[in-house]
Amino acid sequence: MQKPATILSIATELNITAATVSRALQNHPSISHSTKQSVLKVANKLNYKRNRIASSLRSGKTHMIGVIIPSANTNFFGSVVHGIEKCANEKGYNVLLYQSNETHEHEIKGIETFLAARVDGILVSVAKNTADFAYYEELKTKKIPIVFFDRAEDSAGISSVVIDDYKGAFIATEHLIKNDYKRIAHASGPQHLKIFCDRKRGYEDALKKHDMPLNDLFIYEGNVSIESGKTAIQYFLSLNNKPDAVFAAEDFTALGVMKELKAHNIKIPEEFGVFGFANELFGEHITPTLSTIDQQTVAMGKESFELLLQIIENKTETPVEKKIVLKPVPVFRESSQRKNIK
Amino acid sequence: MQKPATILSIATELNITAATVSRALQNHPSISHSTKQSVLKVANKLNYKRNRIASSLRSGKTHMIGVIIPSANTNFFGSVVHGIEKCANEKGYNVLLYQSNETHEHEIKGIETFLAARVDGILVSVAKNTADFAYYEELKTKKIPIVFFDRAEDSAGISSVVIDDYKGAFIATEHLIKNDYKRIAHASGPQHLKIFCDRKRGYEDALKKHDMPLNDLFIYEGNVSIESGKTAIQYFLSLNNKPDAVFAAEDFTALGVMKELKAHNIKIPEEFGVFGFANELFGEHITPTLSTIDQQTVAMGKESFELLLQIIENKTETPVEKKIVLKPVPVFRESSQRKNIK
DNA sequence: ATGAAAGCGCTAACAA
DNA sequence: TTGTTAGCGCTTTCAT
Repeated sequence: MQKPATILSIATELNITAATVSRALQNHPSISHSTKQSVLKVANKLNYKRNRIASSLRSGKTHMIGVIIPSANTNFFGSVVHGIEKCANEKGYNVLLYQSNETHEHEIKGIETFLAARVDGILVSVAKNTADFAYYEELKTKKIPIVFFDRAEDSAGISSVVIDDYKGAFIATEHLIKNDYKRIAHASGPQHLKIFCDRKRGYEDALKKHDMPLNDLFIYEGNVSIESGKTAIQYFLSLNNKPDAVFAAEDFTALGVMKELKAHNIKIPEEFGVFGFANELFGEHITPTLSTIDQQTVAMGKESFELLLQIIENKTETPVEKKIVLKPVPVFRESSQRKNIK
Repeated sequence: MQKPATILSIATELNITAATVSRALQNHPSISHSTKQSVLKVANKLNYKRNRIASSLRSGKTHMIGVIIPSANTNFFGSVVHGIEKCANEKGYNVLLYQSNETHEHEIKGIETFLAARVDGILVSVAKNTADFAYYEELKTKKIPIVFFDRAEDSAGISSVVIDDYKGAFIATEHLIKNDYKRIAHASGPQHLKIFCDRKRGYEDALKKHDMPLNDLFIYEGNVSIESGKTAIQYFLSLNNKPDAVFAAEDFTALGVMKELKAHNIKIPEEFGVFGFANELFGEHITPTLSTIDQQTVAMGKESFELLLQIIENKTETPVEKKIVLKPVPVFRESSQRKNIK
C-alpha cells in the first residue's frame, strides 16, 4: 500500500508549492480560480485527505470536543449525545465520549483525558455524586471552553444548557393536584445538584399556589434509582398520614415507586398517582404508562454544542457566560390520571 | 495565561536536550535513573502534559479508536460502549463515537470521519440497512484495523466479536417448547444480516430437534422495531392456524408483539408465550416481564477492543482474522413461563 | 497570485 | 548515557 497523498504530492504534480496548495484547499481569496481548480482535481485524483493531526499541531485546533455523560444506559443521555453528534458533525467536529459512571473521580479523569487529547472544548453533565465544584472553577480560570448540560451548577460560573426544571416540576405537581390527589409527596434527588433543588422548589411552589400544606415528611431524598424509588414508597407508607401521590424527581425513581406500589397491591392511578421526569423509553411501555416530563433531548444536545462552539470561537474575547433554558414538555399518561376526573 | 510546558521547557531548565527528556518520559532503558528522576520532577513542577497531537504526528499513532453504533438509544449499545471505553481508557486509548442511525450511508460517513481523524482502528456494529459489504472489503484491502461487534458479517473477511446467536435462539425456542407451547412462530429481522439468519436457524433447529413441524407461514421478517413486532402479530393472528408463541429476534420486536397481544386481550404467558433477545432494560419492568437472551454487553465491549488492539499492534504482520463468540445467557422471566408447567 | 521559509512539539536514527 | 539533527504534514507570515 502506498503512502497517502500529502499536500506536497499535489504540489509537485502541479509544479507549485505546498503553500499554494494549502491555500487553494482552504479556498483562500488570493488564489486564482484556475489553480484552485487544478489543485482540487489532482487532490481528488490522488484521493487526498487532509491530515488533521498535522493541521491540528499547526493550528492548535483539533476540531474535537469531549462529552462527559454519567452513563450511556439511559435513553436521555443517548439521545442528547445524538443531538450533540449530529450538530457537531455538521460543523466538522468529532465527538469524544466518556462515561463518568456517576462518580466525580471518573469525571475528572475523563476531563483530564480530553485535555490530554487536546480537545477544543468539553461538554459535561455532572455526576450524581459531584458535590464539590472546585475542579470546575479551576478549569474556568484556565479558560478551557466548557459547557454544562442538563445537570448544571451555577456556582462554578460556567455556561449551561438545561431545561426549566422548576417549571417542569411545577407542571407535574399541578397536574397531580388537578387530578384530585390530596396528599402529594416528592421523591427527590441529591440536593447538592441544582437540578434536583429546582425540581423540589417547583413541587413546593405548586402546592403553595393551590393552598395545599407543605409537609417535610412528604419529601424523601433519594439517589435517583429504581432502588431509591422503592425505598421512598416504603418510607411514605410507614407514615401515619400516608400520601396518595408521588412526584418523582426522575423516571427511574418513579419506576421504583410504581414497582413497590404494585408489590403492596396499591392501584395506580386510582389509589395512588405517580409522575416522573425525563421521558425515558420504558415509560410508555410499562403498565400503567408513566406520566413524565420530556427534556427536549435532541434540542438540548444541539444547543449545548452550539453554545460550546461560540465559546471556542470567542476564546480571545472576554468569556461569555450564558444560560440556555429549554422548555419542559409534559407527557401526560396513565399513571397520573384518574379516569373519573376530566 | 502562560503557555503550557513543552518538552523543551523541561530540557532548558535542566540543561539537557529535548531528546533526553523525551526518552526519560518514555522510560527509555538507556537513560540514567537520576536524569529520569529530575525530568519527572521538573515535568511535575511545570505541570507538563505531553502533547498528543505532536506525538501522533511524529509516531503515526493517535491512540484513538472510533466506534460506530447504530443508535445510542438502546441499553445494549450503551452498555457495550461502556465496556469498550473502560478497557480502552485503561490502555491509554480514547474513544470517538458515531451513531449511524441504522443507515449504511451514515455508517460510511462515520468511518470516513474517523479516518480523517486518523484513528488507530475502528469498531463497527453494522446498521440494519447495510446489505452491501463492498465498502468493508475495500477497507480490508487498505489494511485499516477494524473489528465488527454484535452485528457482523463473514463475507467481508473482517474479525468480529459476537455472541452465539444461533445458540441463543435455540435455547429460547427450546424453552418455549418445554413450556408446552405447540405452535411457535418467529418474528425475525432483516435476513441480509447474519445475526438474524443465525437466530432464525437456531429457532428452526430447535423445532426440528423436538420433531415439531417447520412452517414458513410462521416466520415473519420484520425490521427489528416495536412497530414490526405489532405488525408481526397482526399477521400471525390473521392466519387460520394461529401460533401460540413467538420467539422475537430482538427485545423491541418482542415489546411490539406484547403490546399488540394485549391490544387483542390475549393473555401472556397463559395463552401466548413471548421470548425476546438482547436483555434490554425495559424487559424486567414491563408486565409481564420479558424472557430474553443476555448478550454479555460489557464482555463484548472488552473483547472487541482487545481484539482491535491486537490487530493494531500486529499491523505489519500478516493480518489475522479472528472470530470471538461469546456465550448467550438466557434470562427466563414471566412472558414465556406458564405457571402450571414446571 | 504565488513562493520561500519557519515552526507547531515531539520522536528516532545516528553520532559521540 | 546523552546530544545532534532531521522531519512528521500542515499553516502562515513575509517577501516577491
